[in-house]
Amino acid sequence: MGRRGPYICGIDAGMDVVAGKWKSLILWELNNYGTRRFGELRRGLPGVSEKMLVQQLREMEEDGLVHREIYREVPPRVEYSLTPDGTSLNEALGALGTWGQQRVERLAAEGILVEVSPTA
Amino acid sequence: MGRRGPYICGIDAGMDVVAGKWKSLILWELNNYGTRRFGELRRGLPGVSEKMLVQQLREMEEDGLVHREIYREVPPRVEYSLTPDGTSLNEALGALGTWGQQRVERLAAEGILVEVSPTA
DNA sequence: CAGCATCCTCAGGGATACTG
DNA sequence: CAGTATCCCTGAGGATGCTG
Repeated sequence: MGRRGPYICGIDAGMDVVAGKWKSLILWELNNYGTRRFGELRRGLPGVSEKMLVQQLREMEEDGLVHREIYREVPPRVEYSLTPDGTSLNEALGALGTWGQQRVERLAAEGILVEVSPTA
Repeated sequence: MGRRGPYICGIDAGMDVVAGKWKSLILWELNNYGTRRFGELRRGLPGVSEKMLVQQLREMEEDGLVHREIYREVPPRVEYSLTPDGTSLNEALGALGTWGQQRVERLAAEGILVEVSPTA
């Protein structure tokens, strides 16, 4: 979970909550689909391990970014979605996404960037 | 340095470059002061070790975010400043900073947040 | 299906001492 | 002053196997 302070500034506090290899991606994924099941999320995030996905989701839940809805069925179904806080955080990351996108395009044009995994 | 891809989305690419405990703070500091010497930066970032500060600055230089100007004097003087890319990245983080600031204020109001180090 | 438990690796990061 | 150079350690993150 976030360390809950002390923070040096707002960016510090914001970064604290998005840190973690998959959190910004989970935010993005949940925002795109509205609601996703655990397995869908897993397939949408190439390279996550189960453990990491559970862990990051739990932390984001503690931080009030993600809502977890459990359906007591067989087989079990659990659906994840963004809370209002999660949604606003995702919006706050929009500008960073645009910046990153432009950077990727520029680096690709210069042949510096590896767009696709070399082994793929 | 950033891993230079492959990236899943723009946010992924952006986060890649700001990751690292001190980078967003260095961005913020350099943006506020325009230009800072190594020692000033060190004092402005409570808790950084020399090693980490050098390391993060070098990576940011490689990533084209920071400019390093060396003055061959005795004693040595080195001044750091943001490149246009660094400046635009900092701007892109503005919304995240605002989000974080509001979060801090809300958590503080609820008594959840530790604003000041307990030992201080 | 959606986890939990365990074990293990490795790199991010800290502490300390030395130098041009 | 602005760094190198080392050594060390924690913990984030990965791999694998089991369960309600």
